[in-house]
Amino acid sequence: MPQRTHTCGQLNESNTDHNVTLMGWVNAFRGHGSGLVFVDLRDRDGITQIVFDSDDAPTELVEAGDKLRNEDCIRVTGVVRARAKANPKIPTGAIEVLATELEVLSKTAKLPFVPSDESNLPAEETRLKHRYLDLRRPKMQEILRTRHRVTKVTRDYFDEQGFLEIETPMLCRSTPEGARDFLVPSRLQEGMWYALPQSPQLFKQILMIAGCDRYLQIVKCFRDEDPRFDRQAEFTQIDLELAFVDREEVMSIMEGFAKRLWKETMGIDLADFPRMTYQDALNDYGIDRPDTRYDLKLIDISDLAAKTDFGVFQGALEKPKGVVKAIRVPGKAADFSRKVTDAFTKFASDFGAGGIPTTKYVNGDFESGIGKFLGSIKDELIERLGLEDGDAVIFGADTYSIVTKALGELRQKIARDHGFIPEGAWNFLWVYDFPMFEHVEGEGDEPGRFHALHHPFTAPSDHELERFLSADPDNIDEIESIVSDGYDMICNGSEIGGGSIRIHRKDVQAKVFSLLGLSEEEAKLKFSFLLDALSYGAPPHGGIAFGLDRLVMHMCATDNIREVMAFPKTMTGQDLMCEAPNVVDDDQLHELHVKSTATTTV
RNA sequence: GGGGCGGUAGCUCAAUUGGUUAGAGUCCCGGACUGUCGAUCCGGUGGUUGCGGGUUCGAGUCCCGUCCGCCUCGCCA
Repeated sequence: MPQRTHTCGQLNESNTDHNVTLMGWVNAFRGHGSGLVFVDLRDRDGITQIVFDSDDAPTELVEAGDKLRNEDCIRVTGVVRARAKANPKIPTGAIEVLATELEVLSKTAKLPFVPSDESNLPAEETRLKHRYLDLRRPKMQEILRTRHRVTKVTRDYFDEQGFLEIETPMLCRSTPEGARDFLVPSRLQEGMWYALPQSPQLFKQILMIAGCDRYLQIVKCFRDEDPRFDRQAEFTQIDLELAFVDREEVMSIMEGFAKRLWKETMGIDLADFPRMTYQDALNDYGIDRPDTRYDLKLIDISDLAAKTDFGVFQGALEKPKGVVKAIRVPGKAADFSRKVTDAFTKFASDFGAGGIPTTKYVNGDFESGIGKFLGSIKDELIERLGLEDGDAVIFGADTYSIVTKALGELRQKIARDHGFIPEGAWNFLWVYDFPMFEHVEGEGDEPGRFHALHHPFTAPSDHELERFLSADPDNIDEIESIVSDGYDMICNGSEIGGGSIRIHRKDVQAKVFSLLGLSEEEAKLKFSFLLDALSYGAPPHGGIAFGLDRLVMHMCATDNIREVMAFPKTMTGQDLMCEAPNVVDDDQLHELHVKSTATTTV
């Protein structure tokens, strides 16, 4: 079989009269009987028009061409010639290949869908079931290409920065903290189990202690939790760790990485990233990953609200940590009908808010909604919120955490639904100064406990170290006030990377474990290797992990994470193409010392 | 685990208040056609209305259960 001489995206007028061989798939065919047939041939690189013409070729060849159908895989040899009338829609539109030879490499069966018909795509379910057809689409090929470019730039950049790519195990020890583990039964060790890694966290820290200095890995991670549009149980991290660094150095190297990535994959120059403390993010945006492409800030008006007779405001302020906050929605007075604002209340109820009071500032007065309660604070409220005629205002009144969550989520919904998100904006920022711990109330008789906001290996901020070591575990407020040396990289309201300076002192690590409710014995049992390693000259170190899938989602502007994965799973964790997971033989289970307790089988 | 929307031909969809033989486009098959590029024109094949119950003279349509897909809350150190 002759080798192909070109791809389907390569040929142009300079190839005129050349004899070429192309291979690919039939993207479209336009037959005009046994005399003249056009076929668009597609491969990864593009589309080239093939013409079968009985004026210049044997009738049998033209007839064979007339039998071709969408997605047949073929080889064509022929002569390049200029078209009488060029097609400006495709890069190879000035030429065509006059076929002199045709081989059908593989005839297609009747298609479940036609991948070249972008305007008439089937349901995602069908696309996933026949992913090999779906991935033939140029759009999907472009996503795979972008994903490749990202990993290529990643390896180039970090190689230049002195990082080594080192693999860590996929079969690990289970650590029940954090997300649910995927478990793998051991055949050789009866009754014992491996876990798939949620992240290579401990291994990369140990690599630092092992003197590897700078580590990189593009690595699969596994978390057995329910998926979301931007979350899969199996996903890919760009995982990094550096020794002998402080927060500033890590952030600077990582910011350089993001800038390089955007430059090389999209030709975009990113400005220096602003920084925001966790507390400011929560106060102003109601979330720890603020979308700064638009304003709509949460503004505290508790002091003003206290002066009104509005029962909802008064009730909220009587609660412990009760607040009243407002968001100015510029120019939307006319859009916020009763139906729209009722939907806000319904939306906010998911986050525990009893209601979303609203009003409109029209003709110098507060109209509709709770406007009649605001007379006494009118001028102060207008000044505080910077109101202009035609603005709408939404309020949240409850405890700090409920108001923050509800208005934070509503802020994003309003931005999406009412056109506040500018096209083509890339707003990056760093969020830092996270609390190390948050206290969660116990359920029923259970005592409350602390929970690591990032993970239990995150170091306290330098200036907090002494305060942390001497902190009283029973003093909840004091513990919650200690700030860590963590940092998140945020892009357009999405966390694309998160990391921290790690603990490299055994005594500090031991105190974290004890605050998290791990006894010395438990800590030893679960993390003895880390504690051991920390006692043999551990260097100060820190790192970060980027979500590769989310990075590519942003770059390709896809609606969900499945679009940027070659073989994703559905919301129930199934691979519709392979039909995984599946039932296995009892023999297999027996060998693994496992017995199923499932009551239903498919 | 909770909530919402959806499932009708291979694919995308339609089907009045519960009413006769479940339609259309597309794909596929056959035919016509020498400059198309979403080719065009003519004809044809194709259905367990996701699955299982129930109500009814009669169910794609109403009710219950269940499976699947998407979205969402919880969850995701």
